[in-house]
Amino acid sequence: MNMGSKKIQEKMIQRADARQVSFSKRRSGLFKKASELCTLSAVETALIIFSPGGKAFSFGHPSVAAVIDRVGSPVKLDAATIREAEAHQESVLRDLNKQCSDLFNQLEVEKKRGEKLEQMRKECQGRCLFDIPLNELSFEELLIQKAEMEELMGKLLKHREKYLAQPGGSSSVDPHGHSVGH
Amino acid sequence: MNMGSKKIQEKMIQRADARQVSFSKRRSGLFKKASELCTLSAVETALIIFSPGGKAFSFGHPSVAAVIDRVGSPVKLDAATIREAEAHQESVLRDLNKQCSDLFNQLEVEKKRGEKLEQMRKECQGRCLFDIPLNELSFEELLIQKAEMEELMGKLLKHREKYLAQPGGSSSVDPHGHSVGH
DNA sequence: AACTATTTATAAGA
DNA sequence: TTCTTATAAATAGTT
Repeated sequence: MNMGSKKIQEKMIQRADARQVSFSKRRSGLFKKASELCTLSAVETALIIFSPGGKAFSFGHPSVAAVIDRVGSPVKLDAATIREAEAHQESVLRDLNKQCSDLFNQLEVEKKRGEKLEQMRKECQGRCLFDIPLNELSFEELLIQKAEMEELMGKLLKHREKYLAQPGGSSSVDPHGHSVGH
Repeated sequence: MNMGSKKIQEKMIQRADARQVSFSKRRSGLFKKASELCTLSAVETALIIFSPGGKAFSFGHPSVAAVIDRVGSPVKLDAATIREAEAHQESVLRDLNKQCSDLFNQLEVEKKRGEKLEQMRKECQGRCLFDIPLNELSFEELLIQKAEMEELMGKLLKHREKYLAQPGGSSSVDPHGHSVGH
């Protein structure tokens, strides 16, 4: 049985790999919290983190530069500002992807139900011994719709992989994408 | 019995007093998280928050200034590069939104077909004069699924409006800061 | 500020 | 890396 989280430590995590994993998770959590604070309380926030590897991660609302400017330190448009924008965009993407993922799951369910309905209808027709008109609705059409939808999902997946994997080459973005595999 | 916390909202807290309380709690939580991140992962961090009242709160390890300085020096990108990056991100967003929009339309179609199928099935049953078992599939379940899907789409639409409408702006207030040093 | 019912974050494990 | 799960931590509404 896994042990879940232990009580938090007050010292640096010794094992480098565990430290890296913790850093990623906590950095992402921190950005999320900062973002929530901005939204819920309508405040301006800037957050900059330098990883052990020397990479800068930042979050800012309305922007890192704007907040720092307010404090008085002159910071021009630089890599951190870009990263901030990317991080923000990434969080938007993450949300959107989550929505799409959920949407996709719902679609799957709906499609399965459609298939069951189709089968039931066929059985029903068989038993009826009637020549029942199919109304305007053709099941071929339904199948075509499904195929189109699947194609669309394929495109969506490709898009996501493409863009989530290469947020500007700057690793300031933590991909939290949800798999839409099936 | 008190109600404990509800699920977090995605919008600004309306009541001013509740917003202020939430701000205080979350600000302190954020500082704590930032501090833990510094300790556990041995990274450098700067965090600045402007309260609605224009008061600045900050946390920095080893100091806000040190981290900001570190950001200020490296790779300065020219405005054109930044615009390009922003344009790229925007196009990504546009694409994703387009995908979701298409997906939504497909869903609408699928739902209508589902409804037609349901009706056909009912008619079929009526004609058959048989007592046909409904298999495992309950139409109530189907309706519930649809309702959930509609709710989901509502959320998705809100998200899209929110992010597409927000080009991000900045306001300026007089800077007054007190450091919550580390 | 203190209290809890809940929600959220996260350390390990898989 | 991503997902799962047990547990720790944060926090919204109350008092």
